[in-house]
Amino acid sequence: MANNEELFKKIVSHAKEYGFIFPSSEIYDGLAAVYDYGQLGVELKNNIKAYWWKAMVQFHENIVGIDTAIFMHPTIWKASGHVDAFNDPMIDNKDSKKRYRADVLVEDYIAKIEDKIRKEIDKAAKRFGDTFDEAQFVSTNQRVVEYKQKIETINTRLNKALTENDLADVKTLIEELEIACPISGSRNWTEVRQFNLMFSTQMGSLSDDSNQIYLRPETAQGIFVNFLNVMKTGRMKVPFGIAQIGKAFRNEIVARQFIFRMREFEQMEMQFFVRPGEELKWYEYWKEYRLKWHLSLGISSDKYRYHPHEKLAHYANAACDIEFEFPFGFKELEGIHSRTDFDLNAHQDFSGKKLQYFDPELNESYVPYVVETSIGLDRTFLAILSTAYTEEKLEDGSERTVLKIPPVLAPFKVAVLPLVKKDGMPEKAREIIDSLKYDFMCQYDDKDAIGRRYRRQDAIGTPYCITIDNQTFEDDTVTIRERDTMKQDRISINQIAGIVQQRIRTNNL
RNA sequence: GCGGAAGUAGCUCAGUCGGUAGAGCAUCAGCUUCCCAAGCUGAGGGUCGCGGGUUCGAAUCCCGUUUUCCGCUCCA
Repeated sequence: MANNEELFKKIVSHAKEYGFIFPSSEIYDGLAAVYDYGQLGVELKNNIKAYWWKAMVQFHENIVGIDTAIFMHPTIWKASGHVDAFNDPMIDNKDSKKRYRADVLVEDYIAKIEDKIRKEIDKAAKRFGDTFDEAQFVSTNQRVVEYKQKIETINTRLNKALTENDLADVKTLIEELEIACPISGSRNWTEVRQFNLMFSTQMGSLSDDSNQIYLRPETAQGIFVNFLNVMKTGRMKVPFGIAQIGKAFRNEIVARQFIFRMREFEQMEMQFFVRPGEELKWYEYWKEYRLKWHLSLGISSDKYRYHPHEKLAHYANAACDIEFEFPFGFKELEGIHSRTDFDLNAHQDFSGKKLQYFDPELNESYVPYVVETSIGLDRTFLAILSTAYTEEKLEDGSERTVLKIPPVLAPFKVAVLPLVKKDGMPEKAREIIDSLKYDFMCQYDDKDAIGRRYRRQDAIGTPYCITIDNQTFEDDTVTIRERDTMKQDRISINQIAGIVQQRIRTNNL
């Protein structure tokens, strides 16, 4: 593991050094767990997106893509369950290091007072026997009345603080009531924090609360709320899918491990709408197909494994992850979920619109079931980068660092290099680049010795180097050098495009 | 969020007792070079993470803060 930590650090350095990934806002000290993609990173990322899109949309005639807004109607997040599931004020005890819901701590305190009232009543009941009038006792006994008042004061204050989102006052309340941690017994508390995974902001005038909107915590809902639009305008017939690539935002308490867990991240999702009852069949289909997609990139299959979910989320009736072995261990890369009709049903209820499909074969309408594939784009990026990073010792004793990125994803496909910077070679190289640049990202380099230039291309993962030499002017041939094997072939100039095209295509899907 | 460690050039790091900041690699310009980095000459690049304090003087000592890493915690 120490070795892997070392390796991971090297990968992070390499990513920065060659312009794949920079810390966000770096000249202002950075922003925690936010990263920017640099000039090479954006190429790799775009290529991953294109490769996914091709496999999902272009290769499936019953899958179409959309691109929905990040801002959505706030009620969508009530329907999806995101608002209710994550809206708790949390507080930590610094001594026991236990986390509590702040409002529950206060409610427990109130419960204790209620216990005391109960005891007073029981005592009195014993004393007065049959003649005891509980209602009268409660309203007249001074101690009980004080307890009751106290409870009411606390409740009013707590509710006011929670409604107004005044977390500081919740903390003050806990301090004033001298509530201690049940485990450590200490009153050494952190500040109260809202444990809400959704970022929110205001839209339009700020005159009332209803203008609060959220940055989407997942892209899936944008697909569900466009289900009808796409089905009708695209003349889609069940089973069919809708795909989307886009940013999502989650206010994670702990965001760490480079780009593995970020607060702003990008997802590639596909929601597949099927007949009720057929969802598990399709779940199996997509589970298999998605793993096949990963393997088509040529990365060793023992880097991947399925991880079935033991505990299913409220919306799912089957779920598993495809995990990838990152330098810090096997972690989730993609999720495949059978989401039943939970989402469409919820949106049907909240919106009042019928979200149903009329199935001509069955001659009936139903709310389709959904099978989701949801992959983290940034995580895929990290998986590719960390697997590609290789340090090699060559036969002559020298070393090279090479990014063995699958050629189809490499930022640059071809580097064109004049063997020396004279005799018309640079001009010839430019000429070749001009003929290739419509189809491939190309790079020109004439600085330093040829060997050093090959190493530079290795370091950024360029799969092919084309070199112009004297013979080029005699017979219109060049050498093509392959990144991973370092082997060279001599080919004619008009073959370059065809050969590169053929070699960067993967035919496994 | 808690605890620990760290932050000096694009990268990896050195910097002694507190005395105005260095190396290697990288980058740029030029030379050399017909095939796998570490040849030659020259150049650019640092508010020593940020703020405050102590001091005649702070990269160096003290306090705060921020970022990153490690462990714990959390993660529909």
